[in-house]
Amino acid sequence: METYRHDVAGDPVTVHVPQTRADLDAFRAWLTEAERRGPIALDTETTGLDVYSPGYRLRTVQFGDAFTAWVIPWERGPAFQSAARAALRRVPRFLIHNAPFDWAVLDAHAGVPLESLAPRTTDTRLKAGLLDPRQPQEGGIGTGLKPLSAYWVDPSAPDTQGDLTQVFRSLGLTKATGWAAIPLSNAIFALYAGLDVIYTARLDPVLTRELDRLGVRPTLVQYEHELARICTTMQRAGMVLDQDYVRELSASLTDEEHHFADVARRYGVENVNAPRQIAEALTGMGEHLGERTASGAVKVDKAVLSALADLSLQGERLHLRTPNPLAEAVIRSKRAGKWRSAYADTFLEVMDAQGRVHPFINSMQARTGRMSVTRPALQTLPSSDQMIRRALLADPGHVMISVDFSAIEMRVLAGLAGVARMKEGFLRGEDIHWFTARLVKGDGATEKDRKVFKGAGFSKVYGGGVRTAARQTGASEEAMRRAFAEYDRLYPEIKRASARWQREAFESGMVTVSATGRRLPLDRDRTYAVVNYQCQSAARDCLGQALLNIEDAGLLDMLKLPIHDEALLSAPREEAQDVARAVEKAMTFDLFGVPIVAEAEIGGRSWGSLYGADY
DNA sequence: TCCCTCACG
DNA sequence: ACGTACGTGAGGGAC
Repeated sequence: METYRHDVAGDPVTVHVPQTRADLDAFRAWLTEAERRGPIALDTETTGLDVYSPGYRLRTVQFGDAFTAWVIPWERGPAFQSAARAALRRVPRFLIHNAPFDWAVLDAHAGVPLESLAPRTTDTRLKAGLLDPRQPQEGGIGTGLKPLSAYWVDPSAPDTQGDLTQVFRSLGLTKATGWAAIPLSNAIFALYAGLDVIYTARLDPVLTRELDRLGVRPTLVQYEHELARICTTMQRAGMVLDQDYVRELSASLTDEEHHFADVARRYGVENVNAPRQIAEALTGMGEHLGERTASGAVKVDKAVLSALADLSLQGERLHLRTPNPLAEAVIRSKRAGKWRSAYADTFLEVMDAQGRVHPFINSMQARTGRMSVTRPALQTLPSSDQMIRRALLADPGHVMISVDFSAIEMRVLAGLAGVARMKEGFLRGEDIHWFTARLVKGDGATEKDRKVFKGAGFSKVYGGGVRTAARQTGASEEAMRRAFAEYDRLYPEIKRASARWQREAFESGMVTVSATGRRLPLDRDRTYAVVNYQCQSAARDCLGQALLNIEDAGLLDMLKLPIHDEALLSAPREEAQDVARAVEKAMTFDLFGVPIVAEAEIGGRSWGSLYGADY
């Protein structure tokens, strides 16, 4: 047995690394005692983060309580694996920090299904996020094990991940190669692997106590665990990549990038991604660049360049001036380069041996609880045309179905703020912006009026002002000022709710509590954001409820992605109509007297087919 | 690591 | 006192 000793919050703790069969017997004996006393903390060390990439390996599985950790060297062979697997299958309660990662690892590489592990798991990261969802950059503790341990357990908790980077360097390894190559016998690696479970074990009771103290309901904690499981199920299924298409796409984008970079070079711009060079060259061509960035640099973003190129933001010719050829070349080269590297090449890089991509879905990422998707960031693929989304396919024999909530944030606002006349509009099944426009302008209301009141409505949801709303809609500031006044007259409850939410936040440590009991910290200098936080968060929980309803309808296996106000599914072609109707039903419910409704669109095999012609 | 830019809801 | 568009992930340059 290799044994390491350490001090955690003044207590001596022990980390064991079994080497022999007798050592494994000692582990089993400890586990039998420990699982009787309470939940067992669990963690894994692996070769990296891309769980589904070819060659990925599980290296160790760690079990522990507040005083003792066992680092089981999975990769050392069958005896170690069966001891770990038996423990994984038997222990009634596990504590995991960031459970979706370990669920995915153990499901894919240890033969312990997500369906078995998830119901036995408490995720300390989810609990910490419900206490305070802010990242360190936003003034929060963050949801990493290290900062949480340092805050709640022991201020001298080591940065186990960061310190290991140093160890990797001393061994001639890097952050990228270290996790796969470091010997299991490395003392710091083994000690830190063990300490992580000890910290997790100590974190959980503190977080439970704090959640209880602040009145966060256990049902909310449970709900988040269900959503995390559903999102990990989607990640495991992944999406089929059209590899031939992506390879051709990557090549053609490379051509476009280079062609327009050559054009830019003729005007003296060596690098189209260097704003300073572009500003200099354009100024040299006699262009006047008036706009500045926040830090005072000359602004040369797409809006500035498009105007010079005589193009709208959508790329249509405006016929307002002589197009500046450099501006157009920069726009096109940059766009092609970004689409290639961020999308096409990333798809190929992260796909598994079967040609599927498995995006990581963080079920509770944003301050408002909104979900995020990374590697690849499938929530932010270009939607202006189907070029990128065309690369992702429904399962074999399936078609893509997208089901969107209709005007979810406006409905949520009407419900949360109790906006009587707005509720009335929704109950009548009307388009809310037409409804508003007609309340003000009567039957003579025009498309333009609708646009102005839509802008006013968005401003309410985002906490925006007259000037921004005018800029966004293209209306004059005077017209927008009148629209705001009409809005406040028709729907006075919104201002009242905003004032109430801000007052309540001031009285409770700058935290506004959402309709589902979620704690949403407000920034002291922008309390107006409270309306947005309430709306965005409640809308997120509508999507969360929809995902639970979709699972209850037996359609979890068809789910592909959550996209804020949309569920994306892949369904057998001949069942598509039935599935679409069932998902619409799962996304239809009442929220404080406001009907929440959704509309399905059935596409073809590719996701892109929902954004243009079918393929 | 920060800043700028740009993709989405 | 007044007014403030919200939330993300990612690439690439400059330091």
